[in-house]
Amino acid sequence: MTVPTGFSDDWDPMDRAFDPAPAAPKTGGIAARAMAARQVPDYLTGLNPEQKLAVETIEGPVLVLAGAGTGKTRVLTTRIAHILATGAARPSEILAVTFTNKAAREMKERISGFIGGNVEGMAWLGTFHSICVKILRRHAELVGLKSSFSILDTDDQIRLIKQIIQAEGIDDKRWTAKAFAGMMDGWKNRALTPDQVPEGEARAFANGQGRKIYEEYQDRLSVLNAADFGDLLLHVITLFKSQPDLLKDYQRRFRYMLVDEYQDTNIAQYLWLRLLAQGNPNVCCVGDDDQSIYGWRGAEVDNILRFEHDFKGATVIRLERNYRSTSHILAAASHLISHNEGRLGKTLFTDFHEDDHDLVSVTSAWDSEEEARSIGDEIEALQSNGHKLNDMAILVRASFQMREFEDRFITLGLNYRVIGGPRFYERMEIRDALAYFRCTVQPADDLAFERIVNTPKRGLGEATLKLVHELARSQRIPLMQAASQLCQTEELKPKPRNALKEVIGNFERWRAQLDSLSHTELAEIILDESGYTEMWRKDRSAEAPGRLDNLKELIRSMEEFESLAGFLEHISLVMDRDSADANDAVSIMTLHSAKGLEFDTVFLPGWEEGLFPHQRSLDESGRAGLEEERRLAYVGVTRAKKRAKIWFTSNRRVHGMWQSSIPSRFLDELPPDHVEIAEPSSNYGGYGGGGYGASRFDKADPFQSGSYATPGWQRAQKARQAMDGFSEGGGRGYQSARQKRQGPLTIEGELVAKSVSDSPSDYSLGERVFHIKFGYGAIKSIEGNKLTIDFEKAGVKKVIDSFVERH
DNA sequence: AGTAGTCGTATTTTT
DNA sequence: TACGACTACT
Repeated sequence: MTVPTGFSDDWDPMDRAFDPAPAAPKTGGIAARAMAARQVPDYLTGLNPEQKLAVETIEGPVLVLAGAGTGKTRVLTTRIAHILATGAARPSEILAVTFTNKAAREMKERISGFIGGNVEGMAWLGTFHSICVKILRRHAELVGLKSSFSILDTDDQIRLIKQIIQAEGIDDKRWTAKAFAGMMDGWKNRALTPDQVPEGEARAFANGQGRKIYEEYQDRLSVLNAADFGDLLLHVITLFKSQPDLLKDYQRRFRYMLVDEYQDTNIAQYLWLRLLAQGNPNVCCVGDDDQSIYGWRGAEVDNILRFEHDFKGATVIRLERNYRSTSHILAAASHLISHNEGRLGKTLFTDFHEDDHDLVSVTSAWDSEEEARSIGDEIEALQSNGHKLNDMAILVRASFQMREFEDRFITLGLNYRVIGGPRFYERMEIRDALAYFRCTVQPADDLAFERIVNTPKRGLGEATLKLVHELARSQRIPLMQAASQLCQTEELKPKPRNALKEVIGNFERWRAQLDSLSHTELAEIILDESGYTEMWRKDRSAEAPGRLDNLKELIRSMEEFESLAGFLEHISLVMDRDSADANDAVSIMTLHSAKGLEFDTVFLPGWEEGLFPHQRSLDESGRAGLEEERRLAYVGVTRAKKRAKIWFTSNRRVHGMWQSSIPSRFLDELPPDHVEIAEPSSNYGGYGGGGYGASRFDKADPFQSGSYATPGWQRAQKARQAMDGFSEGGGRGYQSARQKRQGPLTIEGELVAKSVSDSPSDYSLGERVFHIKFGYGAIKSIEGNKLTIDFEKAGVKKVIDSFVERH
């Protein structure tokens, strides 16, 4: 194999080691077996005609529209097996992209079933982000990073933005870092670099400072040698666009490309794919426009709707045979989703018809407590009929709904598990520990450094950190380095200085041990010597023991990695904790996290206007929002294999206030023939607003009149008008905020300008200078940027030049 | 430096 | 209502 230009010889060492040579298949290999058989290879048996077509059409662009439960993953994995078996490509020449690590993992497992465990050869099977990191590590310099760059999580990101907003003298209450992060996320999802952000949008933040903040943020990232999640894709796109030769190499390399959940791709991901697909057209995208539920985080349903247009000569294959649900469930789901416009259109069908299949049920409850009680009752009833709790799930629209169920199930002693709660890596102690590791591996990781300098408490308060920050800023060096310089002088009081010295010394020592000790040993040493474990051991709070356990768990989970750096990379990309619970338990989760799963019985509570469809979705995105909510409903219903049970309440507590609620419009969009109105299990349901009327669910349904005469819509319009008025007059508020901070900022600006131009120190011996703390003095000696000064009042001190002014 | 009290806000979530 | 974040006080 020829090594493509631009790649060093470390380019995929896996190639030779793991790829079966296509020309001479090994005995027992799948290709060999397939060839020997000279008939339909066994991996193709059991596929329906459409699935088979989707597997075998490997040349040219293919769009597989795979409805819920139509064997999507099977097609995807079999297709890969087919490409390998026919010798069309080697494992390392296939690019297979998923959205979640879970999906990637599942795919790997299933493929290993086909190709006998050698999935390691599938070097390019992974999430968009992990594949981008892989590419980026190789060519980091070309986008201004070092290959050791670290990946920021949302928390770091927000902290960084906040610093920038504050440094700009912008009111960080009015313009929150979180809001900006969301905005910037939107830009990155659309692959917009700071200069490409549309003027109007850039102006929408902090009265025209949006672009500037974005620019500064990116500058800071490159100084920090870090990238956020959006950058991973964005940098690779920049790379591909600016390095045609490099792009060609990748185009040549990826002979077959597969994308899972195509309806969830954003514009950046689409562009990324397009660049690669320019080289060869063997792109296969699998998805379902009806299951697009991530529009709010940048997914473009348009990508899938436009596929045929974007990839000329595309074959479109529809998978409509459903292997999951009963005909009633499918009919209900299909009828519901048919109310959406702008679909590619699929009609699911099944051969699964039996007389005793349950209809989709709709039940009313007085309030959420009764809802939880009656669902609990049903679960217990099913359980006593021999149904497993594992086969049941409660899917809610918003996570606050979960609590009511948890409360009820605790009272009943019913086992449950909540899917998608706070994740392992998000816990404070894990993040702290990781920050220690990050600082060891990457001394320039300022955000990590900041996080733990004073954790556990070392008496390094605001004042000390401010000095470190000032120095780091003026010299454009990492905090760690600034701190180290500061320690060599007498800028700091002895106590903080010694504390700081110790921290830095620790990190230096640990760094030196990186190669000599195993990374797990070192990790333990770090947590011990830093006093971090000690801190939790002394902590008498209820959570402390659990936190120590988590830390142990963290160390244990490091074992399967080769190095600390490798582990950190994994952790920043792979954020899921897969705690496979062996116990029988009902799952409680949001509709969003239910996508891709299936259960015999699915409970769908909270089908009320305002909650589902969610008011905010309607307010913010109007029609498109409503359609996405409807798709969410579709996803919910299609998770059910045998029983789908919908609930709505007449009263619900919203922000602590009781509000009467109206049944969801989605209920009226279900086909009456497949739905039964079930009696609530307890006897005081149906009182008040819960009665059934003309629209089967509610007589006084204002939503039936005009589609957007809804209260929410009107509220949305008012809000928008208010916004418009505000942003026009908002300039004044901004001005005053800016003026207020002008003073200190200018001083800072002078300081920065001075120290940069003066570096290395151009003070001369004997010069008279002023220090803000020590007063006037004369320079006695100079080493680099460190000055020894004889102060008139404070005596002889060693200080850094940027802290003094000429006098 | 730690705590109490106040204020504001309040979907969906992966990487 | 309820929680988290930030302030101000001790």
